[in-house]
Amino acid sequence: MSQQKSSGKSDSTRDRIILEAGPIFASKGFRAATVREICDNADVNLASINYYFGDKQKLYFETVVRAREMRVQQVPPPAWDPSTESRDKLGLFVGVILDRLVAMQTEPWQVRLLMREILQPTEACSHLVKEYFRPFFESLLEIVDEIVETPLPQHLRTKIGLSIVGQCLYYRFAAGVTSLIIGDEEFEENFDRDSLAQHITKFSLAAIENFEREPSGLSDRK
Amino acid sequence: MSQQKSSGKSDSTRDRIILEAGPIFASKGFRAATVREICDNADVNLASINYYFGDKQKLYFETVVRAREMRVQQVPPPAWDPSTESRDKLGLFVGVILDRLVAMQTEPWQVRLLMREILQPTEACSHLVKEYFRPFFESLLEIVDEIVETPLPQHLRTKIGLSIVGQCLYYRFAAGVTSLIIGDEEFEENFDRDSLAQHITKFSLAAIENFEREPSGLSDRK
DNA sequence: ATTGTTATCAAACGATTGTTTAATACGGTT
DNA sequence: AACCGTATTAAACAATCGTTTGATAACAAT
Repeated sequence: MSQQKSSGKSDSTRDRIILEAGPIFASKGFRAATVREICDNADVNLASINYYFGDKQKLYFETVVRAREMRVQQVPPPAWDPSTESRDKLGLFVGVILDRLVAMQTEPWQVRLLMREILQPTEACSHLVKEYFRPFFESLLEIVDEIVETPLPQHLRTKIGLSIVGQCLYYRFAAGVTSLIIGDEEFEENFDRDSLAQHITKFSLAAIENFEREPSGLSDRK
Repeated sequence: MSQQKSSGKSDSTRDRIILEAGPIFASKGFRAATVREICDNADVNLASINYYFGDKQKLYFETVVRAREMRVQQVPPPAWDPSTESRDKLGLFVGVILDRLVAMQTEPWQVRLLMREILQPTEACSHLVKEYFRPFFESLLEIVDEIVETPLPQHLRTKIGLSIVGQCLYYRFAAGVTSLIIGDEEFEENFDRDSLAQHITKFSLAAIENFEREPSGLSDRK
């Protein structure tokens, strides 16, 4: 039951395991990923995972944490100066969502792993929410606050934020079936990162600024 | 290598396997679902799956097909008379999306299984697209056509449709993490089926009707 | 009753899984 | 050199997986 000391040494073996486990967990999921494949790719012995992490599950947790750290570093948060208009802030923010979590053409393993946690949260997800998703979403809502003149009810504020996020994340979740529905050629042609960012921003701004004019009561179903 | 004749007989055993395999595939995925668990729950012998379907994969395919059939039957398509306004049609359609594919509180196994195919399409998905997703999406676009006065460019027409669908499907994909972000109590309180249908419809209508007024060019990133 | 097809069954097979073990190699300290 | 905690290794373990097999049961047709 020996364990290396948790100091910040280089730890090339431990790091190598995480960095090789990431793409495998991301593409096959926790269960389908085998410790043998991970150890083979990392060129470490089969017993190393249990030696360094205790078991496969704890390795997965650390891999998710690392994936978030790497992804945030790969795509920095949006930056603007005080003179930037709120509407432009939204455009920049949508772009960061697309770059960080949707990652149109390239599909880094970090993104695929984070998506797995969104879709089927494990204990690693509550860590993600606290450290990343919640503050990220809150900063989006602050932009929405700037755009609307009158303060919004809490639930409406949240719903608008989720409408924006939902439009973005759809292209991560349903990219496969979307290209099947509308055809590969059109998907490659007109649904690149910049076109989508522009559309989602324009669509959302149009909705927010025209929201009060809309009658709220539509006919009920049934 | 015997196989029962493919006539439309009752086939209680074969049906029982599909109906018990559905929830298990839906909740655990193809790989994690074991034929032993399926056969145990269906009260059939371990060898029955290979006898009736050939192998586990072919059983999965038939389960996906059945899930779609059942789900369409459970939630009929939206119905309106010729006097219905286009805006109301959109509201009805959004409601059907939420009922059929999002299924807010209840999570029928048919929905979870279809979502698995959207997220990670297998060969069963191309069947789904042809038989279900494509015509369903096209009927949404026809409603959008009615709402806007001037004909839209093809790609914009598609993007608007996907903005609507994306807002809906988000609550299926990210329901777990959303309740973690905004809190369980608020999620249960303000994000029920009717509230969401109304918000998404209103948000989308506001966007569509205000779309031309929006300046199309926002500041580029970088 | 006999025959033949279909359906069900218990049992085993071969492969793969995560984990454990016990032995060995390494690297610094005394 | 002797020692010791850390790291790595090959091998085996126990469990579980999908699939196959061969025998038997059920049932209709002749």
